Amino acid sequence: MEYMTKAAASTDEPQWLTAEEQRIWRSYLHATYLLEDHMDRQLQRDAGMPHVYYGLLVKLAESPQRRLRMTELAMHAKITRSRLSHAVARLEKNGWVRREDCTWDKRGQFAVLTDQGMEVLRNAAPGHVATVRNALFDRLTPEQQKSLGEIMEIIAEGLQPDEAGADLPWLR
Amino acid sequence: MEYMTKAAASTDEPQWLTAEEQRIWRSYLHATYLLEDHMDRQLQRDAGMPHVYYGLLVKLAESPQRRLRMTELAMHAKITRSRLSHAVARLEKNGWVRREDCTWDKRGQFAVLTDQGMEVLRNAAPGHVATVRNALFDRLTPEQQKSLGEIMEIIAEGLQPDEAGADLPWLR
DNA sequence: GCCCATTTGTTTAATCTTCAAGGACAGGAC
DNA sequence: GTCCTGTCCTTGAAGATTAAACAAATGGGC
Repeated sequence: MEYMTKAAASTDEPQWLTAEEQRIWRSYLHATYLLEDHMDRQLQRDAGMPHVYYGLLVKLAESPQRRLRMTELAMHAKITRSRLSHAVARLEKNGWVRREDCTWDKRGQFAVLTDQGMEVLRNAAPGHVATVRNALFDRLTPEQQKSLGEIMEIIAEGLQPDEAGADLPWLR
Repeated sequence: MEYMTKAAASTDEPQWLTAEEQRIWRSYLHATYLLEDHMDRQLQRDAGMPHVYYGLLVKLAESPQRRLRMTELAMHAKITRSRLSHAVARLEKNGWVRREDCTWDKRGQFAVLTDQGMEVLRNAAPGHVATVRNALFDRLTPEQQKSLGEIMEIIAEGLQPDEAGADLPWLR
């Protein structure tokens, strides 16, 4: 099977990927998979949590009072509230995050980074940064770094929040 | 907390990320997350399986006799044998893949793409390609596409198979 | 006050991934 | 042949993610 390529496009055939596009796409899949895996393993080993969970602690650490409403945290981290609920349950069990009721909205909950969580973050951060450097920035020229940033912003822009119009091409 | 940035590096501080590097890294995380999520949803909706499983079917479809030894398939798809075992079990239950014993190595198993699996692939491919186009190639200039390919190859190269020397910088 | 749609966050079950362990066979040393 | 080590693949349990359903509270319209 030719997967996504096509020698010549005939009438209303899907627009397959060229050989070059396919090469790029596979490189993309391969690299992003390896890198995410690499980060996950590093953090699992050095901090005892997956990359996404680490990201949650970072968001909390950057917030005033080291606290954020669940929904806000979910939005910042771009994950669903459901996933966040599970994640915070786990982080709470580890003593790295604490929940607090919201005074003025009785439905609300704050996720609060504990001192212990802060400590874990402090210990893990250097290794994490070093890993990012090693795997990414040290290998790219300044131009490539710049280009990577631009490209990633374009991609993200096209897939934004609710993907409104993503499959409504006439609205684009 | 400043996460990964640092105004000025003092003695043997970890080499934090500059504001610009941090911006790029976050764009990368955001974009790759959104895109993978986007592909997963598209395939789950249109083909009833996650992106990784789809990739397995593709690898099989591209192989002679539409079959591959488990270990080979795992290596091609860059996943662990364990993960592959579970995945094939699921695909087998769906009737898209069949297992066959290896004649000359009684430990061995082939994963074989069934006609039904081939059919699923055939039906899903156009939508999948269109999604990739929409989300990625249609938004990038030819130069950006080229650059993306180069960058991704560099990243993958640095994280190759066993990552030998990944945290042994003196061997690099 | 009373409704009702919406928001907030959790819960359940199903699915997927990872990790550690293990069974079966292969291939070479002896 | 026996023993040993390594390879091939599976298994089971624990962790993580998703989707759908849900209770509680809010906030507006009336």
